Amino acid sequence: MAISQEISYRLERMILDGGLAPEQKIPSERQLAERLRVSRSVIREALHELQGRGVIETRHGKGSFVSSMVPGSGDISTQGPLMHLFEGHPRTLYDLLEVREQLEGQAAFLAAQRATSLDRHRIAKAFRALEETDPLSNARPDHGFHQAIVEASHNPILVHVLNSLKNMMLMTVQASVANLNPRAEMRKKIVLQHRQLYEAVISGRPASAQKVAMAHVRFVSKAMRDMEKEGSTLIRVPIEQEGQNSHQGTRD
Amino acid sequence: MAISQEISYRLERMILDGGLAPEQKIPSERQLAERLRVSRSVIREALHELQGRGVIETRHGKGSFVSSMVPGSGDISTQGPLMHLFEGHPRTLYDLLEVREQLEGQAAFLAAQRATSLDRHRIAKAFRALEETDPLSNARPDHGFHQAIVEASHNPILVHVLNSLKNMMLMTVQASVANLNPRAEMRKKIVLQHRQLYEAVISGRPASAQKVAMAHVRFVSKAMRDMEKEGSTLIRVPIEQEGQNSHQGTRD
DNA sequence: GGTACCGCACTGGTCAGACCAGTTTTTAAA
DNA sequence: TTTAAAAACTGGTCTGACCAGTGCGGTACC
Repeated sequence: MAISQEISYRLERMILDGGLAPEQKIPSERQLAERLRVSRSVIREALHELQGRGVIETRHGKGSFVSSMVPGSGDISTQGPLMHLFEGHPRTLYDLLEVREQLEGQAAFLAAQRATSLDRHRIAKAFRALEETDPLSNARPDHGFHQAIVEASHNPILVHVLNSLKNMMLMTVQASVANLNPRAEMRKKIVLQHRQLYEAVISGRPASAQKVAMAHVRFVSKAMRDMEKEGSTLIRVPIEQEGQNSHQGTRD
Repeated sequence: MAISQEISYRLERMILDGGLAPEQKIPSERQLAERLRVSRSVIREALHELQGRGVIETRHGKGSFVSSMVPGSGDISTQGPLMHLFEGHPRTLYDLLEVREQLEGQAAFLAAQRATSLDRHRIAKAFRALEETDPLSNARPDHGFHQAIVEASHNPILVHVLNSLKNMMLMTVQASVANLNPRAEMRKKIVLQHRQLYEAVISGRPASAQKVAMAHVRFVSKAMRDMEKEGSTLIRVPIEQEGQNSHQGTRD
C-alpha cells in the first residue's frame, strides 16, 4: 500500500482513537514530514485524503484542524455522492420523514425498554428544558429531548442512522420550528405529544412510546405537507456547506 | 479556494453528472495536469481528495478509475470515521440487525402497498431465481430478491439506508449463507419465510408483509446468535477494503 | 511459425528544493 | 508605549527528477 495511505490511516487512528478533540490543531505539514521521515508531498496527499473524508479541515496560513463534528453527527451521509441525487427533490423530504417515523418509533420503543436511571435523568432534564423554553425562539431543547431518547435506545447504529437522516433534512430544507409553531393549535398538539412520549418512555411502556413517537413524526410530516400546499413560508435553501456552526434547529 | 479543491469538485461533477461509468478510467495525472494547466501536484492532491470520498480508486501502474458503486450502493457509510467506532465490536452486528428488522419490515410494507406491475414482475423473477438456485453455492439470488422488494418501496432514502446497513454488515462479519444454511431445518424455515414474504408483497397485504419480513430478520439474527454461542463457524474477518468484487453474500 | 523474453513506454508514488500567499510573532523605530 | 516593518511561521503551487508497478511490442530463440 502507498505510504500516503498508510499515513492517512495512521493519522485518522490518532485523531479518532487518540482522542484529539475537534478544532484541535494538527502538527504542520513540515513537522509531520520530518517526524514521519517522508517528504512533504506524501503528507499533503494523506491530509487531502482525510480532508475528503471530512476528518480534518485546512486553513491557508493557519494549519489543519480536526473537523468539528458533534460525536456521531456531522459525519457521512451529508457529504459524498449521495446528496447529489437528492438535491432539489422536494419529495425526498417526505421519504426521509417516512423512514424517520419508523426509526424514531423504534428508538422510543427501545428507550422505554432499556433506559438506565442515568438515561431517565437525562431525558427528564431535557424535557424540563423543553417545557421552560420559549419554543419560538429556540429549537435546541426540542432537539435535545429527542436526542436523549434516541441515545437511551443503547443502539449506536440507530443513533447514527437517525443523525444522518436528520442532517440530510437540514440540507434539504430549512424549516425551523419558527415556521411550524406559530399556529397555536399545532403548538399545543406538539407539546401534548412530547409529554405523552416523555411519560411513556419514563414509565417504561415500549409499545406506547413507539406509537406516540411515530404519530409525532407523522404529525410533523403532515403539517409540513399542508403548509407547502398552502404555498406558505416553508423556506428552501440551496445546499451549501458552510464552516460556521449556525446550529439553529430545523426540527419538529 | 485552493485550486486543488476546485479541481476535485470539477472532476467529481464530471464523474457524477457527466455519466462517467463505474470502472471507467480517468485520464492520467500527467494528462490532466497538462489539460487543466496546473502542476501534477495539485492533480494528485485533488485525486487523493476524491479517493478519500470514495469517488475514485487508484491502482499503481494502471491509473485511476471511477469507483464501482452500484447505483446507491457502495457509497458512504461504509467509509469515513464511523466504521472505526464499530470495528471489532460483535455487539454491533446485532445492533445492525435490530435496525434492519425495522426497516426491512417497512420496506416490505411499502412494497406491498406501492409495487407497480413492473415491480411485481421483477420480484417474481427474483423469487423464481431464488427457488431454482442451489442456495449453498450462491447467495446472490437471495440478495436480489430482498433488493427487489426494497426497491419496490419507492423510497430512495429507505433503499439507500438499507444498502448502507448491508454494507456495514459485510464489513463487520463475513457470515455467508454457507455458514447459515447447512442445517436443513433452518434452511426450510428460511425458504418458507421467503415464500410468505413473496406472497404477501405480491398480493398486496402490507401488514402481513411487514410482519413476515421482520420475523425473517429476527430469525436470522437469532440463528447467528445461537451459532456464535455454540462457538461455531461464524467467520470474522478484519476490515479490509479489497478491489476485487468477490461478492459472495453474507446475507440471510 | 510460434513462443518466451527483454526492453521501452506508459501508469502512479516519492522525493527534493524552490517560491508564492496568507497568518502570527517578533523586533525595531517613532 | 504604540505602531509599523520584518521575520518566522502556516499551507499552496510549481518544477524536475527518479523509483516502482504494468503492459505492449519487437526480437531472438526454439
